[in-house]
Amino acid sequence: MKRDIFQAIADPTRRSILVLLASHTLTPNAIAEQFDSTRQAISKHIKVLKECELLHETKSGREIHYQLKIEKMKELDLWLEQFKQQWESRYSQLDNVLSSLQKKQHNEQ
Amino acid sequence: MKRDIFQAIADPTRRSILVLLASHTLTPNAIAEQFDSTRQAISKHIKVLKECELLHETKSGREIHYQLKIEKMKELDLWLEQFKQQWESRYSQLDNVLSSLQKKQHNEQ
DNA sequence: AATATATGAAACCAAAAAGTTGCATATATT
DNA sequence: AATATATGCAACTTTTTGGTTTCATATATT
Repeated sequence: MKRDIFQAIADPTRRSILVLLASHTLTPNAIAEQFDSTRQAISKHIKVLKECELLHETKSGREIHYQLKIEKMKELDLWLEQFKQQWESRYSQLDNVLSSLQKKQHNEQ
Repeated sequence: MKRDIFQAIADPTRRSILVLLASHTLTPNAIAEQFDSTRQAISKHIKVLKECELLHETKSGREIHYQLKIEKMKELDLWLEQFKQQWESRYSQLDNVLSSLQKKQHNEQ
């Protein structure tokens, strides 16, 4: 399976799970209680998140405590970096000028 | 269709298209040439990106020039913000201490 | 020991996604 | 005018996804 972090966050339920786990460690059941779907459905989502190495698990008897691996979330940020140049800096303004020139050019044909 | 930006970037081909368009405006054909799949397959990916408002199009005769809407990419960054606190600051270190204490506690049971 | 609880795994299903082929249309080129 | 090119749309297929139900297993509780 070619599961990656981009795949993982594509699903809204999984995004919510990540947000939940950002603040506290939770067991699968505790996570499932937060949603309408069945425990098993949530269990599958957790499995996906684990496959992507987004979760760290700590076993304690029959319970499992999941914790968000925050470092893994950094990968997303890393990917975003390549676009940030364009929105953060003056390059952005230059781009706008260039693209509106281009637009003008096209409209005039 | 409940298409959003998270869905959009889940597909590797679409991520590549976004990266391509980050540097220059391209026509559908020019984009398709960069990939192995058919023009129609790429056309569908472009459609998804358009639905998510990630692309700006400029028509010029029979050609269409697509451009990345960089502002839309910011939405991703905005979502990531809620996790950044944890990885950037000293909170992160505090969390590590807390979670290793918790781990220890569990292991000792 | 018997029962309850936390969890995962497998089998199955419906819906969605990704890709292909073929066709239609508008705009260039000759 | 005839032909070539750029593009989108529709129908169809295969694969993937998200969900459900059922069952197995390990650990608590009584």
